[in-house]
Amino acid sequence: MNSNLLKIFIEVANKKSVSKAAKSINSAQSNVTSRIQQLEKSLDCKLFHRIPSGVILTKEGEKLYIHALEITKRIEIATLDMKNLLVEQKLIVGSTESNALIRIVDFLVIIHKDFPQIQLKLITNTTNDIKQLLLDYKIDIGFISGIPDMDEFEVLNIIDERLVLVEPKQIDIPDVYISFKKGCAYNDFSEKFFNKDIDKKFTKLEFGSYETILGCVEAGMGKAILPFSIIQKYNYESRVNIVTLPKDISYMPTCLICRKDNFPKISEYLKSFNF
Amino acid sequence: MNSNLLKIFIEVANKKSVSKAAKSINSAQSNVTSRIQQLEKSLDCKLFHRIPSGVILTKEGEKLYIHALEITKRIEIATLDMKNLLVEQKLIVGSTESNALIRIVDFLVIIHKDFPQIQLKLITNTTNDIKQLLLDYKIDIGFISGIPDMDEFEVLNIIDERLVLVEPKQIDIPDVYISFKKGCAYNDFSEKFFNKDIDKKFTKLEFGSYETILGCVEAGMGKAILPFSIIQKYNYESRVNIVTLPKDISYMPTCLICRKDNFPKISEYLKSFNF
DNA sequence: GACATATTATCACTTAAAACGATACAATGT
DNA sequence: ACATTGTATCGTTTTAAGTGATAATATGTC
Repeated sequence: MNSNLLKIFIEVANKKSVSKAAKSINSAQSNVTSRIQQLEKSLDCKLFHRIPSGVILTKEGEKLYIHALEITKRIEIATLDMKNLLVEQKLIVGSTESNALIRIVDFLVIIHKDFPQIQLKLITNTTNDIKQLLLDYKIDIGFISGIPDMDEFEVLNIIDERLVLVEPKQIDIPDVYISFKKGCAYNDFSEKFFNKDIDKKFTKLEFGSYETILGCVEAGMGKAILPFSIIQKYNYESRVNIVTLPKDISYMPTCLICRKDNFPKISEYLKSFNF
Repeated sequence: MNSNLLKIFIEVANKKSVSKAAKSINSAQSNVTSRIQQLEKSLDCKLFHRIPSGVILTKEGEKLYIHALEITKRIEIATLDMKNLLVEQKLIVGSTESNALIRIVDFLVIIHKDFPQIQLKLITNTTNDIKQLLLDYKIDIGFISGIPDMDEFEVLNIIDERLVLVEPKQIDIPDVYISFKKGCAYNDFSEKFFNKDIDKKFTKLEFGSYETILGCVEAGMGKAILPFSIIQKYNYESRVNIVTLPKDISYMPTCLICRKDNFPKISEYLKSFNF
């Protein structure tokens, strides 16, 4: 086992596809297949289940994935450290409110541990405003909801996230939906979702915090659409009814992005960050 | 930079010699030279000072060495973990008293952190007895003073250590030397050292703890020969006079060894342990 | 059911990297 | 002066990584 093989392995695991990974690292598909087989042989275990639409990590693959991220991360840190690229750097991070609530603290703590030299700053805002701040070079990296549409951005990391419909446990549910303040990507989604039936008219309520929304749903005020991790975060899994939505409409990943012409020095590190 | 290069780099740094490292990893000297040059070029810095007797790490080399040990260690842990070699393992560690005092706690703590599955046991004894316990398969690995002479042993790690002569700060020093209890490698050395002059007859005192010995030297009872790290450990550097001895006689490394036919599963990990 | 389009696996082949062996050159100790 | 021990260099060999075409298989679409 060596770190080059691990890098390829990580890319395949991230893309859930040998051919997509091959493209992304500018290599032939056959070569990536060979490297994965080499890794599997040397570790004497299967790392991926092969399915028609690609590959998915086995239980043992998941185990290696954790190790592999840690190892490649440290190689990246070492390289940057040796090239003295870590001194006196500033990193301004933008984030949506929901992401800030769920995982920004862990993220910042680990970055600070790995790069004590880097000065960190955090700005929270809506997805659209985060994008604008990136375009204006006001922030270096940003967490947004959904895949970015503009060509100026590069996706450094994707965090899978599923939206679910949250309902009170009672039987009579009023025709009310509750959503986060305007500009939030989940708000746009809720609006479309609840207005798709012309027959039924929903009343809309807006609140400024996810915990309030969940509390109101529990109290029977109405329904809401939220990322599943928010419900986990506030321990509402057993206090409300959770309705899973079709995969094609509910998949709303959080992306860590930057401008293509303004890569942070630790971009490779961010690519291998394990959220 | 990749982990294969780092492994070669570590071996060169440890052996302080390109040719010795090449031998130890069964490679041609020219190849090791090339790999080091490759690493230096890719990081854009000199990693070693070339001196006639070998090489020594530059300041930047020292920096990389820390990173490199961490990275190779984690690759080793990952490999063992993937091969499921870590479950339910016992590791019985033997150590000299002096080593136990100085560095065994840190050693055991880090091992436990990296391998929480492994059950650890510690036995302290003299160098000769540690060797015998290894031969009898009573312990798995052992810290001993000096390079082992027998062919049954494999050296996993060497910790450089220098013996120094410790004297009271007063002017009239009695012809007395103080040493640790019998069987200790430093005791044997002290005996030879203080009896090399036939004219002068030294009185010998034996104590059971290094701190007592240092206290007695400070109080002016006599001289002693001890490893420098013990003096550092107990903060006696400014309380006694320290006389450095010729390199050829004072070099007394601590070796971490095991039986060649009883390698612990984490032997590769131990080889890259940074004491 | 036929067909286009995904996917991974396998093959012979090419290219690039690593390793080798001989040799040069410098310093040190006898 | 000379053997010894060290690293660096150079041309060659060997090994590993990567390529490109093709096969095999599943999944939708017409």
